[in-house]
Amino acid sequence: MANCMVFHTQIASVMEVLANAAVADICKLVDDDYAVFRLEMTQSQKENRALRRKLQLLELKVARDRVLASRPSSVKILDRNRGMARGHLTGGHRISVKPAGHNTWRDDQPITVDEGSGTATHHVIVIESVDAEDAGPGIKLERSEGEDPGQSTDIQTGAAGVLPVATEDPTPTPPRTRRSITEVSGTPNAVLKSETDTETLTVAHRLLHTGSGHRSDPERLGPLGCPPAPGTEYLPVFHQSQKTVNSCGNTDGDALDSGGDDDDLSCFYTTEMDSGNISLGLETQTDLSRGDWNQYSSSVYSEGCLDKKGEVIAVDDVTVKVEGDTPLTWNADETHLGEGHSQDFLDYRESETNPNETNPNVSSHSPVRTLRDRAPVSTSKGPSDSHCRVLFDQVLNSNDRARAQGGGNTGSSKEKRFLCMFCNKGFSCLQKVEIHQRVHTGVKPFSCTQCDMRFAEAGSLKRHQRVHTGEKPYSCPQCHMRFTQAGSLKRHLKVHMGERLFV
DNA sequence: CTGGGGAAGGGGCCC
DNA sequence: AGGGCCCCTTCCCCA
Repeated sequence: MANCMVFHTQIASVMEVLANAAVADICKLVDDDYAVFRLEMTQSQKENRALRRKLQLLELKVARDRVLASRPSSVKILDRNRGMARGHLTGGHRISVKPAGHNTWRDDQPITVDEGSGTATHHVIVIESVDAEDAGPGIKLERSEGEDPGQSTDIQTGAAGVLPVATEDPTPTPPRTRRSITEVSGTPNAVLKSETDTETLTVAHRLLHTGSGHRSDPERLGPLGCPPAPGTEYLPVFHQSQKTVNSCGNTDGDALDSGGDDDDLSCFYTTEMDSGNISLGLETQTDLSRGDWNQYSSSVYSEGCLDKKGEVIAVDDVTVKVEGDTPLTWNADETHLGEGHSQDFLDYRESETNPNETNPNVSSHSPVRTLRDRAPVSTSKGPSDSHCRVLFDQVLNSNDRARAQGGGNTGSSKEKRFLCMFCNKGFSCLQKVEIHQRVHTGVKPFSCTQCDMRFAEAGSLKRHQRVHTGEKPYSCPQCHMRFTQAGSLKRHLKVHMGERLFV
């Protein structure tokens, strides 16, 4: 018996030893696999970066090929007499400053600017004029990157240097003069002062950097998707500062007259490093140097986008100018868009369990909620078409009421004096323009902490996070389906109404 | 190809 | 003026 006990004890000890050994082996295998996995991940990330760089190079090459095959592009110049600047920045690779409504401009091709590594500190933009009197129809953009000549994108003008991206008005090109814009250190905003026209021009000068990568890389984001720390690829953006660009023409050509003709037809737009005029830019750099990074995270947060502020064009009778402003602080973590907001979601599941219970957090004017409050319906199966139609009409009527309260004609009550510099769309306040212009600039300052999605508006991020939280506040009263968005519910209601989405 | 849902873009209104 | 919310529209994906 005793032997049996000893035997069992020995077996137990052996089993324990074997188990420990097995665990150790498993741990070792896991560690090895993990190391291999990380190595593979690192390699994949490197490959992604390399491919991204190749893609950028290819894009640049394509753009250059276009140059060779077509006319030189023009930088769109904003001029009071010529209307508001229009243009479109796509992908953060274009700079376009254009006088809308000026037919004498040869074409409206925005210039594609590839910032390369983003370390450019010296840019020269040559503006080519259609005629002697008017501003040049096109702008050649020359760039010399003094700090990093090796990475010069060589956007030299002339037949080979200009990068035409789009042609809005590909009219034949008459002989033209040249104007140049020299950007000493790059700038998100450039104020063009045309002395020949004796008026102040404001051009949101967006020099977009492609950098060595884009923010879509998770590893480039800070923890939890926060903006990267100083010193990342965003940093070069801040080297761009606001400058005044003078149309030298006959008078102020001394600033940079190397690129112009000697006759009066030429006009030089020269950027100047004036500390008094570049409060934004200098402050930006200063703050960056101090490590006040968060303040400017917005400016550099999005792919290919330089600045977020200062593009607003306030229109008055005398001048068209860009109103610069201090950048917003865009930090997704500071938007408090987390689980704490889930309480604000409309949860009709609660309504289903207790239709009479009202949620104080629920917006009282929610059409869907109004629907449920006013017309508690049976949740039984079997859609009632007439009933659904009533519900749907209530939704629509609530919308109509909401609009009626707003005066019907949107914007009529408020003067839309803030114009988007890209599309001339008018807005009633500065903030709206800034948000809207993210459409053109691609700025998406709000990033989801749980995925790589980025949004231009906080509300979009908040809405998106329902994907992660599983919140589906909008419930169909007919079939218990729930939706994350009210629009989805509204669309779904049409199913019960028998309406076909595609007729 | 169609129906339907998920999700984002964008704009307007209200507080 | 700024922020938030609501709404419409659109794209994408899947069955």
